[in-house]
Amino acid sequence: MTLCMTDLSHRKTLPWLDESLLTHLPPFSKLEKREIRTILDQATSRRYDEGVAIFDEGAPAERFFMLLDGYVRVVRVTPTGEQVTALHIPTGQLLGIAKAIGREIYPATALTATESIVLSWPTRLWDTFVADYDGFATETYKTVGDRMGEIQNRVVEMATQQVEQRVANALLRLINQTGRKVSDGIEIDFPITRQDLSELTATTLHTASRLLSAWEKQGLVQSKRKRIKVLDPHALVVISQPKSDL
Amino acid sequence: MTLCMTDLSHRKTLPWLDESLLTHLPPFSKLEKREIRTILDQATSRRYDEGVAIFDEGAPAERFFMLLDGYVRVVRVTPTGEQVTALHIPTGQLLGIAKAIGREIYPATALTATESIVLSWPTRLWDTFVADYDGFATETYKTVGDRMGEIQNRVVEMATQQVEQRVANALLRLINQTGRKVSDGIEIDFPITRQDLSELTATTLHTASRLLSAWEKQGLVQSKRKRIKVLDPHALVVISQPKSDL
DNA sequence: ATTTGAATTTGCGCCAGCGCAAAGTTCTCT
DNA sequence: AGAGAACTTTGCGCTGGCGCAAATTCAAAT
Repeated sequence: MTLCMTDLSHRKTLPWLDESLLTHLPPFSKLEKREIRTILDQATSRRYDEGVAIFDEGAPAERFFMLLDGYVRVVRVTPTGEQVTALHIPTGQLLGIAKAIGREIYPATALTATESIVLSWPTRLWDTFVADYDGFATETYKTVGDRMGEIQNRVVEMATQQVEQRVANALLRLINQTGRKVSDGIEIDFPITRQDLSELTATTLHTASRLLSAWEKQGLVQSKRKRIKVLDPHALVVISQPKSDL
Repeated sequence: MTLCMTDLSHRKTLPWLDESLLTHLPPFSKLEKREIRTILDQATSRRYDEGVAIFDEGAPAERFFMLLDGYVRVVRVTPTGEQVTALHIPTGQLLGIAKAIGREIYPATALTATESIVLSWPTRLWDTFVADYDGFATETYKTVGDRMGEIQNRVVEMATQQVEQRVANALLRLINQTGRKVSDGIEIDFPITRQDLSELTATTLHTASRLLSAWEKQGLVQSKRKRIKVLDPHALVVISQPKSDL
């Protein structure tokens, strides 16, 4: 999860951003080294602590971002203060790309799930990027499409599945997207509380906790505070399936 | 709801598509008459009966569409056969624009909610449209953004609100987007069954029916088979609000 | 006019999962 | 080391709304 760190963490703008930071990330992968240099020279780099907002829902979309390291949760807050997690963004993806969907303000809040390193550019450069850089637009719209698909899946899930299945699905998605193989299973690569999991699956902290406890007793998962490790993904897949019989 | 009809309905390709069909629709509104002529000359026009599929989830996205008249429901079907309605598309919007989100296949099924008139173009023209026509890309991405926002709102609603509130919200959204003022209220401008309403709000046909019956007794709505008329929108707004007290 | 099928209404019982409450555990900070 | 905060677990009762079933109404088709 750590990519090129050391003493970068304490400065707001990092003078020596290496081209290799971006060359392997889809929106930039088709570009010349020279172009990437230009892009990096215009970028601001910044480190965020765990659990802080990169941008807030409703704020003017003055910048757009590339997550170089860490994980981000995109959440929406209801008038009554409840949080709903829309999606998770893994390392290497763009975020805050309101401009890509014709918005002037951010449609949701981005919270770091871990300590994170983020590049950003002023939104006025967006059109330049789209016009000048081969593949940038295409890849960006693909990202938008993927996220839209993911959210739509959430709608379908929430409309048709039981809580137990939704939580199982959420865990499977998390280990697929951000899982880290360890000796005896796959661990979700960032701190996640029962509360977080419940906000992701439209249930309560309590129900999520009960489910995890039950699964732990059955040996499917293993979890500490803020950490969840899946030991038996297949069993979870079975649970996540709507029960045909009975 | 009817815009320029008469004898168009029985032919597959309509020879005399007038430029005025498109001039007032956002994606084309910035264009010269000459450009619109070109666009129309490449288009295929077609009429669809009520309740038929314009395209199917998972099929190759060979064409993209402009809904000239009618209403379309975008639905997804689960492995177990349940339908979930993702959104409604009103007259004057593009649909099937998989290309705009980097997809090669349609991510959902489009069903006509009424008899509809639809223009379509082969997907290979998409890049041409984006490149050549001023404002087309911008407006399209705005549409994508709006739809994404709508779906996200659905997630938040489903995660935080009671069935009663969700159904009230769905009705309010429907009369806002596709309502037709009548003498004593606002009527939803296309046939919609209790089943449809339940698929839109993630509940059952039965619960939706009960709610409508109750509201009808209170004089808030009035409904016949497949038709719903809202008499007292404000009362619905009150219901749609999370109850703060108690 | 009759049939047929789709759409709707309504009653009844039940249970998944929420709300509340309280206690236990693990981290962090001083 | 101790205090406090954050996170987690677990028990218990209750209820919103689903599942099932049956009756009714409405519309289109022959």
